[in-house]
Amino acid sequence: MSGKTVQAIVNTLKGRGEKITPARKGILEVLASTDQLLNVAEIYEALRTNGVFVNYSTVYRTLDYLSKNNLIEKLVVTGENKYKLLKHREHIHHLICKKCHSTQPFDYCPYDDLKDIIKAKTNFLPLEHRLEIYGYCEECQKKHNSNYK
Amino acid sequence: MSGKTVQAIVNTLKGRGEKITPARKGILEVLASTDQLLNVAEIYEALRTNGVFVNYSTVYRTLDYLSKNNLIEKLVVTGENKYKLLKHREHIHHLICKKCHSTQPFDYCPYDDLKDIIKAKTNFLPLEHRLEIYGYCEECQKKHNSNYK
DNA sequence: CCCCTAGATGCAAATGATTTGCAATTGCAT
DNA sequence: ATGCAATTGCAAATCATTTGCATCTAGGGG
Repeated sequence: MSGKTVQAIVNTLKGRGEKITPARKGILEVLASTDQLLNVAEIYEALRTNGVFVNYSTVYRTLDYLSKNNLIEKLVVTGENKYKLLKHREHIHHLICKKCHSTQPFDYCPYDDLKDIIKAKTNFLPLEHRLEIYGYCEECQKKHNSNYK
Repeated sequence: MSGKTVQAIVNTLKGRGEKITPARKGILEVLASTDQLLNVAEIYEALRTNGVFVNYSTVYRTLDYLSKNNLIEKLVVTGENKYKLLKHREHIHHLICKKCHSTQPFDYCPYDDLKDIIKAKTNFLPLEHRLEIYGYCEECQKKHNSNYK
C-alpha cells in the first residue's frame, strides 16, 4: 500500500543527488507502514524486524537528515520524540491516547481562523503551529468501562 | 503586582497542610513575575538573583511538586521544558518566537468547536489539548526588516 | 518558645536519551 | 571496475534530569 509513497520519496531524493542507503529507505518504509507516530526505539526495532540492522546513532542521524529534508516530521509528545512521514503536503494533527499512548491522525485544523485572529489582536507574525488532542482512544474507553461493569 | 497572586497560592497550599519552603515560594514568585514561559536554568538563575540559593535538584523536585499540585504548568517547547504559573483557571495558549524564543500568552482558544468536531467524526474521547503558535515576535520582525533596509 | 518529626534539601553519583570523533565502509557518478 | 565524498559503526562524551542517602527545617503540639 505504501510502497508507492516510499518509492516517490526515494525518487525525490535521488533527483536531488542524495544517496539512498538502507537506513534511509528502511526508516521511510517503517514510517510509511503506519498511521502511528513512532518513537526512536520503535523505529529501531521495526527496522530490525524488517531485516535492517543499523546502529542507534545511524537511526538518530538519519531521522535528522530526513527531517531537514522535510520528508518526515518530528514532534514531541508527552516528553517523547516521535516521528511521522510527511506525505504530499498534508496538514494533519493527532489524537493521542492518555492511557495506551496510541496516536491517530485527524484531518481538521482550526488554524486558518486562528491565524487571522492573532494578526488582528497582536503584532505577532504567526507562521507555524502545533496542536495535539489528548484523551482516550476507542479501545481504552471500552477497557475502562469493562473494568467497572 | 503579582505579590497578591503568590500569596493567594501560598495560602492555598497552607490550607492543604503543605509546607512553605523558600524554594516553593521563590519559584512561585519567579513565575509570577513574568508573562514568559521559563526553562529550568532561567528559573534557577532568577532564584539566585532573588537571593534564593537552592540546589538544581531542588528546583527540579519543586517544579514537579508544584506541577502535581496544579499550581504551575509544564510545557515542552522546541525541545525544552518550560514552566508557567497557573492563575485562576485561565485558559491560555502561547505565541512563541522562532528567533528569540520569547513567549507571549494569547487568550483565544478554538478548542470548543474542535472538541465537537472530533466527537462527531471519531470515537476518540477528547479531554485535553495543547496548541502553540510559532512565528516572529514584534521585536524580531523589526530587527529582521532593519537588516535589509 | 522549644521540641519533634515528616517531609524537604544538598550533594554526588547514576541514569537515559542523544550526540560526537574518528576510522572503516559504501553508494553511485565517472 | 574505480575513486571519493558521504554515510555508518563503535565507543566515549555530553546534557538534562533523577535518585540514594545523610542532614536540615517548617510548623504543629506541648
